[in-house]
Amino acid sequence: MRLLKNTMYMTSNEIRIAFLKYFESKGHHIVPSAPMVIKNDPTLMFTNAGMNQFKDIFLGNNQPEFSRVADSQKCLRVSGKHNDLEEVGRDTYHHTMFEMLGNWSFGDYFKKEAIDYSWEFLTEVMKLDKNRLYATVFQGDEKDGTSFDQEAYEFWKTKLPEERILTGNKKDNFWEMGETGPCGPCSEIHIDLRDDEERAKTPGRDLVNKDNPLVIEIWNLVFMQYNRIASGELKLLANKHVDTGMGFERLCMAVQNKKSNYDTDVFQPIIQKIAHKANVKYGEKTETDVALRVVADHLRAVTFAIADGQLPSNTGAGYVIRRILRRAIRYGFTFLDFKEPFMHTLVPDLVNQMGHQFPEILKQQDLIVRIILEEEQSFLKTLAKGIARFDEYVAKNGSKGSVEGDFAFELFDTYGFPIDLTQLLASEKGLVVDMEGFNLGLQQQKERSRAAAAVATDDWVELIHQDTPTKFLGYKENECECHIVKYRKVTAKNKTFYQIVLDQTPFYAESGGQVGDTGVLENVNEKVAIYNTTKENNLTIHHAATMPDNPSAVFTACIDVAKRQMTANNHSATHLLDHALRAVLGTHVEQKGSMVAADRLRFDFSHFSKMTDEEIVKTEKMVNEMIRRNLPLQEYVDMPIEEAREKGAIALFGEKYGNLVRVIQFGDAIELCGGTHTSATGNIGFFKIVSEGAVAAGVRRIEAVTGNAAEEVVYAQQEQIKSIKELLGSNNMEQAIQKLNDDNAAYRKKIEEFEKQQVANFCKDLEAGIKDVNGVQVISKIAGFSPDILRAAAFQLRAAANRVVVLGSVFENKPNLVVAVSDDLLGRFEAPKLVRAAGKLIQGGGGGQPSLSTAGGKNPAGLPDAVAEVLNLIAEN
RNA sequence: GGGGAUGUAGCUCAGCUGGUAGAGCACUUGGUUCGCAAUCAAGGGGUCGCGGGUUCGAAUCCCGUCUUCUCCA
Repeated sequence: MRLLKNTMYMTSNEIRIAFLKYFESKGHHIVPSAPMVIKNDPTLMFTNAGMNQFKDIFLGNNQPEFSRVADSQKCLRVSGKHNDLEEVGRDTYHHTMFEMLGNWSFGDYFKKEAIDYSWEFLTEVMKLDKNRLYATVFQGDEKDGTSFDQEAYEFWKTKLPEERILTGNKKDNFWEMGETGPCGPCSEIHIDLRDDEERAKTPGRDLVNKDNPLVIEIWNLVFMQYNRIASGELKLLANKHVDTGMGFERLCMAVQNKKSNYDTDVFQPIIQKIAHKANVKYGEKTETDVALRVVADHLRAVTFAIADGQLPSNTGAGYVIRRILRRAIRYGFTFLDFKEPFMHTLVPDLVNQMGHQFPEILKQQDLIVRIILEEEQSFLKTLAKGIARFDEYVAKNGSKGSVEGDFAFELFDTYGFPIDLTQLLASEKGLVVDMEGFNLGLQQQKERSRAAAAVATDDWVELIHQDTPTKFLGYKENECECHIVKYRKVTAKNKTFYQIVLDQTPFYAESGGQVGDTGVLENVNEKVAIYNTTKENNLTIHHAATMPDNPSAVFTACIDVAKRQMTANNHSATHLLDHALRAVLGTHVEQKGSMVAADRLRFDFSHFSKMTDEEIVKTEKMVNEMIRRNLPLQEYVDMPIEEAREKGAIALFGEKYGNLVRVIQFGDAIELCGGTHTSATGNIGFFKIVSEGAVAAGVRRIEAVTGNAAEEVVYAQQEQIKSIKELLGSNNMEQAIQKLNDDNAAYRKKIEEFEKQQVANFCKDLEAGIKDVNGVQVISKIAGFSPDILRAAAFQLRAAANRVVVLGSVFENKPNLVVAVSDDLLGRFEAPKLVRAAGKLIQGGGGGQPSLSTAGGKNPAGLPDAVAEVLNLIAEN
C-alpha cells in the first residue's frame, strides 16, 4: 500500500509513459524494446545499451527508417568496467537488468535540440529541482586533436549557471563504440540527491563522477561526429547522430525522491514480497538487505531473459542466465534461509507488476516458472553435494587449519560450488580458505580457455564503399554477378580463413536456425569455394579458405543448389510441423529454437510433457497431409507487421522485427520468416519424426527428416524388419520374439542348474582323490571345464580345513589354472605366489586373492608340469 | 571452443593400487501383528554408457565416442 505522502510522486509506469509521450510530441517515432538476448552479433550476447539495436545505422551498414526515434530498452549487464555480477546487490545502485530510456537523432537534430529536450524533460516534465543538476562537457584531447566542446558549453550556459557546468576528460566525456567506428564527445547530466545538510557541507560539483551513490549521472548525451579509423585517426562524419541513454531506475529514484533505486516502486513491491516470504524486514540488517536486492534484481533479469527465449544452459548466453539465477538462489539459501525452491513462486508477482508493459512475460509465465523451478531444484542438489564433499574434506583435513586452494577450486570448478559458500562453511569450522591458491587455479583456467579461443581478426580491406546491407537475391536466384565490397583475414587455432562481403549475393547467411549456404565464387580465371555463410549484425559474411588472386574482379556467386533445395524443404516442413504441433498439443506451443540443415531439421518448443506415440503420429500425419495437398508458397515481402499479426502469423518471442516483415504462408501455416522456402509443399515429399525428447524444463525437441532422407529411414526400417523376420524364420515377429525370450530365460536357468550340478559332481570326484602332501590335503586335477566352473569348484573345495586346491583345464585351446587355499592355511601358502610360479610353465601369468587365484597361458602342453610345480612348492613348505 | 567430473539393479549410490559385481530403498513370495515408511525370512532383478586396445583376467588401466553436470571463454 502506498503512503498518502508518496502519491505526490509519479509511479515508475507513469514516468516511462511520460518519457515516451514527451519525445513523441517532439516528432520521435516510438519503437519497442529490442529483445534483451542478441542473435546475429558474435561480439555481444545481451543488449547492454539502448543503442545496440541501431548499431548498424551508426556503422553505416544500414539506413535508418526514421530520423528521430525514442524507446525504453531492456538491457542486461553482467560484466564490463563498472559491472561485475558479484557487485550487484551489495550496493544500492547496481543492476544486472535495467531499462535504458533513449532518444536518437540519425542525421537530424544535433547538440542544441538534444540538450534542450533533455533539460525540458527533466525540469518541466519530471519537475526535478534545477539546483541539483549538473552538466559535464568534453574538455578536448590533445593526442586526438579534439578540442573543448564549446558548442555544448554554450547551449548549457542558457540552462545552468557556469559553476554547475563541468568539463570532463576523454575517459568520462568521449564515447566510443569500439576500437574503431563512430564516436564523439558526450555531455552528461548529473543529479545531486543528497540532503540539504550534506549539500551545504560539500558542494555537489566536487562529487560529480566521484562514485558517490547520491551524486549520479542520470543522462548521457552522445554527439557522434567522428569516425575513428584503424590508424587511430579521427575523421568527421558526414551525418552527425545523437545517441542518448538515461537509466530508468535512476530517474525513478530521483523523481520519487529516494536514496536508492531499490527503494523505488520498480523494486519495492517485489522486495517486500520476498521479505515477507523470508520472514525478514527490508532495511533492518545489511546481510538480508543485500540478499533481498540480489534476489529482486536477478529475478527480473532471469524472467525477462527466458521470455526473450534464452533458457539457462551450460554454454554461452544461457550460462550467463544460469549464473545469475544461481547467484540469487545461493543468496536466498544462505541469508534468507530458503532451503527449498522459492524463486519460481515470485514470478507471478513480477508478472503482475510488469506484465502490462512487457506482455512477453505475461504470455510465457508458466514456462518461466517451470524453468526456474527446475534450475532451483538442480542447483540445490549441487549445493547439497558440495556441502557433503566439503564435510568429508574437513573430516580428513580439518586439523590443517586451512582449506587448500586446490580443493576449493575443485569444488568450484568441477562441482559448481560457489567459492563464497566454501568460505562461509570454512569459517564456521574455524578454517580459512587459501584464496591465493584458488585464484591461481582460476587464473590458469582462464588462460587455458583464452589460448584455445584466440581469434585474430585483421582489419577489413575495403574495395568498394557501400553503406547499405548486402543485397540478398537468394529468394529468387541461385547465382548472380557480384563484386567484393570488403574482406578480412581471420586466424583461429593456427588456421586462417577469409571473410568476404559482397555487394549482392544469392548466399543465405545462417540465421533463424537455417544453416548458411555453401557454394563458389568464380569467374573465368579463378574459383573460390565458400564453405559457410554467416551474419554479423547486418553483414552477410562468406567464409572462404583462400582469397581470389584478383579480389577486384567481377565474380559469379553460385550456391550449392541441391543442398539449398533440401534445406528449403526442411525449413518449410518446420513451419508445417509448428502448425501441426499447435493443432495437436495446443497453442501454448512456442518455438524455442530451431535448426534447419539439408539433411535434417530440429525443432525445440515449449510443452510440458512427453508427447505420446499417438500425438507424434497425429502430428506426422497432419504434416504429411499438408504436403500432399501441395500447398503453394505464398510469400509477402514488406508486409506491415500489424497486418501480419492480424493475418495470424506466428512471430517469435525474443526476435527483433522491423515494421515491415516477410510473411511465409502455406495454407493455414503462417509465420514471419526470413528463411528460404520451397515453392510448394509437395516438394517436401514425406515427413518423418525420428526422435522426441526433452531439452530443458518445459521444452521438448523434435528431430525429423523429409524427402529422400525420410524415405531412407523408412527403407532402413523395412530392411531391418525383413532381416529380423528372416532370422526368426517367422512372419509373426512378436510371437517369435516372445518365444525366444521365454526359451532363453528357461535355457539360462537350465544351464545354471546344469553348471551347478557339474560343479557339485566335479567336487565330489575331487574329494575322492585327496592326497596328502607335506601334511596338507591337496586336491589336484586336470579337466576340460571352463575357467568359471573351475573357479566355482575351487571356491567350494577350499571351504574345508587344511586344504590346497590345484585345478587345471584346457578350454578353447587355452590352458587355465586355479589355486585355492583354505582359510587356516593362508599364513603358510599364498595362492597368487603359487599360481604365478605355475603360470610360467604354461607361458602365462596370473594372480588373485590370497585365498583363490587364477592364471591363464598360451601353452596347453605345459599344464601337467604347472600342476606338478604347485605340488612341489607345497612339498617344500 | 578449452579444462574437470560423471554414467554400475526400478531409484539413490558404494566398489581402495585390475582378481567370483555390492548396500539402502523399491519389487515378489512366505511368516508374524505392534494401524499409516511395521517386522522377520527367502527370492527375483545388472550388456558396469557405447566401440576399440592392453592383460591369463578389465566396472577398474589406455584410446576413441556419446550422455549429463560443472568451471572458463
